[in-house]
Amino acid sequence: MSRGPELIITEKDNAARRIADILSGESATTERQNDVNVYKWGGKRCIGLSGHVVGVDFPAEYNDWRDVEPVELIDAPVTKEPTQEGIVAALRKLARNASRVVIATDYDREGELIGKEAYELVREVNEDAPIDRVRFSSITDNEVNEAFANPDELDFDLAAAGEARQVIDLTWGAALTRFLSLSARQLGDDFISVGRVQGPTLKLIVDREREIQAFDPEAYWELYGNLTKSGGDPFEARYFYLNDDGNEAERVWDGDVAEVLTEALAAAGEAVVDDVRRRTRTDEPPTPFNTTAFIRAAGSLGYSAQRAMSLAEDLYTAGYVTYPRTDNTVYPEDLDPRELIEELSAASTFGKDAKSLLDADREIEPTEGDEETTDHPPIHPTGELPSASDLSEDEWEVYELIVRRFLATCAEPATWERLRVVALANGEATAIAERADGLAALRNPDEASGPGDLVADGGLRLKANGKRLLEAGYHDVYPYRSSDERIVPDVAVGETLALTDRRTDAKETQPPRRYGQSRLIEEMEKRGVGTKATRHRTLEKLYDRNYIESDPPRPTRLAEAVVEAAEEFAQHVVSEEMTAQLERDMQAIAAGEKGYDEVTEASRELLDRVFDDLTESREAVGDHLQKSLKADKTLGPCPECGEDLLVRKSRQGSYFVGCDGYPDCEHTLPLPSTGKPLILDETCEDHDLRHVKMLAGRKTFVHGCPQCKADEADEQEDEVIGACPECGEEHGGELAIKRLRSGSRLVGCTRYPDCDYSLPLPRRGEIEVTDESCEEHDLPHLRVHSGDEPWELGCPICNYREFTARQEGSELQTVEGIGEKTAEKLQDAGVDGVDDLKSVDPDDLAADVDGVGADTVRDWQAKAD
DNA sequence: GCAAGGTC
Repeated sequence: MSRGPELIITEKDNAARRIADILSGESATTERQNDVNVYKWGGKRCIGLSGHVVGVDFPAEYNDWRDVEPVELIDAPVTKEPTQEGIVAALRKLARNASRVVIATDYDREGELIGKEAYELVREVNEDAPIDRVRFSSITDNEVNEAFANPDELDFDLAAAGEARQVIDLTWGAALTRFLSLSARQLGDDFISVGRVQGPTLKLIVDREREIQAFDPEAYWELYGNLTKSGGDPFEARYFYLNDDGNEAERVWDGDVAEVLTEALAAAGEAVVDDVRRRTRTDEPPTPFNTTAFIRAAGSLGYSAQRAMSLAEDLYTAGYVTYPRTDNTVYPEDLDPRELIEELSAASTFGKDAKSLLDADREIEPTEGDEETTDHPPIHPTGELPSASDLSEDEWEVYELIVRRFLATCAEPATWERLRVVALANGEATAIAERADGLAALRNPDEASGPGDLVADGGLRLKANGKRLLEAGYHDVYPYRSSDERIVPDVAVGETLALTDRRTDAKETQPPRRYGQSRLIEEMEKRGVGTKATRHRTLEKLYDRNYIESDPPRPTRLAEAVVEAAEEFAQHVVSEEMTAQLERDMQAIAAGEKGYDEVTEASRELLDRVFDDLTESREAVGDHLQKSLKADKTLGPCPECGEDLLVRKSRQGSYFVGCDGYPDCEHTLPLPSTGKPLILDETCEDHDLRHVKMLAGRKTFVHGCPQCKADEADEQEDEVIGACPECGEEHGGELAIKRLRSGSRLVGCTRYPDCDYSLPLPRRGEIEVTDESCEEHDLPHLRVHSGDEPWELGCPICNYREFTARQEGSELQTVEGIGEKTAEKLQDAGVDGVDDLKSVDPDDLAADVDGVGADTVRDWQAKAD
């Protein structure tokens, strides 16, 4: 047995560093081995993996999609190959002469599998060193020391459960993906994918769209009025009646009845208070952040799921917050909330709020959610405080959200006082309203009791609900939840209130709303589909595959066709039941009740049966998919030949409109060069072509009908405004305002294409050439009429200069850690762009810019490379 | 080039 060092293996570098710090008492040093950090102290080495460093795949002879029948993948062998060569090589080198190995990967099923992967890599080069497993749920002194003092063994059953998942996901995903792609002849970048997680997620979206399509709106009416206590402010009250079940209802479903009620309400000038109910309600503080709750909260601040996770990841790697991928909603035992709050109270922004929690002389007992897991703590600040210049604005906003969420979980509940007032609109209203009762009864001849009770003895029922915040509690530290009050004054039963501003709103029932990104992630979590680390990526994948577009996501025809095909032939892969079944099987494997072979074999048999039906219908499935693919690209009939006009992508990657009859018909139309086209439902009346919107993040705009845009450009004459600065003197070229067929406008030389001098113009608004002119460039000032107020563009050359200056500012913001304000400061200091930033002396720049240190500049320079 | 799951 070798007497070499002891090797500790963790799931990620970050964990390796912290564990090394804890076990070494901060004395560990760092070495690089194959570009991987190795922490070293005494007789010990610690290395972090990067999640899975080996992956499952089919042998190379299965690589060609056209050569291999998809069905063959079902029983094809599955191999495990290193996917992170550097880490695997470093691990082998360290393992070779290790005297003992300790696996310290995350404490969950996937961590056990990653541990087993490490185990096998170690065993390849070292047959006899003992290999232990330690488990801890948060990287703190206590937990880590305790875990290392009580090492355990690797749980091979649990790891096998994970391996079964890998193989089942691969065979189903690869076989079905290849089948669909081949049947529709979609090879290359635009293949058609399905899988255990994509499938049900896509079906969720498609099903909701089906509900929306099938929705039949129904008309209803609602009546309102304002009530006023003498000398007080008016408050809104709403008409209600009692339906057949005796429950309160506000919507009136019959137009004639609504009309009579409106008349009755109009006839009443006052209302008498009939009932006053007051109660206090406790509003519990929120529970700790797990990944899903965090994504949702960040979503309400305007961040996409993807963006929120990437910001949290940045904050985690910088050491300001804990690990952002967690299901846990219960803080671990050894988190001392008071201590953490004390650390946070040193911060300038939320420090006062943190302190306010300490001032109250009380036990701090954080809230707990329903889910308690062993892998990581809920997301919370670490207590290491960034200064504002360490973070970009987005990072800061998300950091503050995480801090305030933590503070909120340690804060007191809020208390609301609820006040409900019911008043009866009296007088002749009753007489009129009784007519409505009669009317409604006529309409419901089958029901002995009529439609319910539209009018009370004393008149029409009006109700108002007020709420007042008695104790703000956690709202003081967590401003992201509404604490708006609705004031209804104190009134007494029998009191008469003035009734004014009566109105009746005609409304329609609305179809269900599309799921937004965070809602989809919540629904996935509820159904057990995907994991905390993958759900947001699955959505991203659906966008990439052209299954969904826009936000909230809306399914394409292709997505509908894929779901339809799967529903018919492979129901399993679009149902959440596949995951549920797999989860049961994995638990059985982990418990030793079932074997890996048994479970994977049963899954292969099921997939075999799916392919029995599927293979027969290959052509029909392919046809349907191809038709849908085309429908997603179709704008309408070609004005030249009547075939379909399609949105296409040129070899250079830009989009244009071309005829499906090509090469017989060569009709084309340009599209704007910025963004990705989205075809809208709206159709051009003149050309019967659907309108196009260009998706380009914040610069998204509606292009409209591409034929109209081209026609407008053809009709408009160029307006000359001066001499061309490039070729005016030599060749007499002139600058003119031009409208391009793609819809954009520019100031360009009349000698184009011999001279390609050009300046950009805004996309929107009419452009007016004013009498004022620029002395420097001898060009007229331009004015743009868009919206309510015209705005001055000025000299087009000066304008372009300012524009590029701003561009350089925003270019600086592409460097991680530079926000809008920092970019401005840097520009003031003479840094004009990223290239400039890279060449500047860090110390000089730090001296020029407030709040920026030389190290920060070096950090930016490294990131800019 | 396919999946889903880790991590960056």
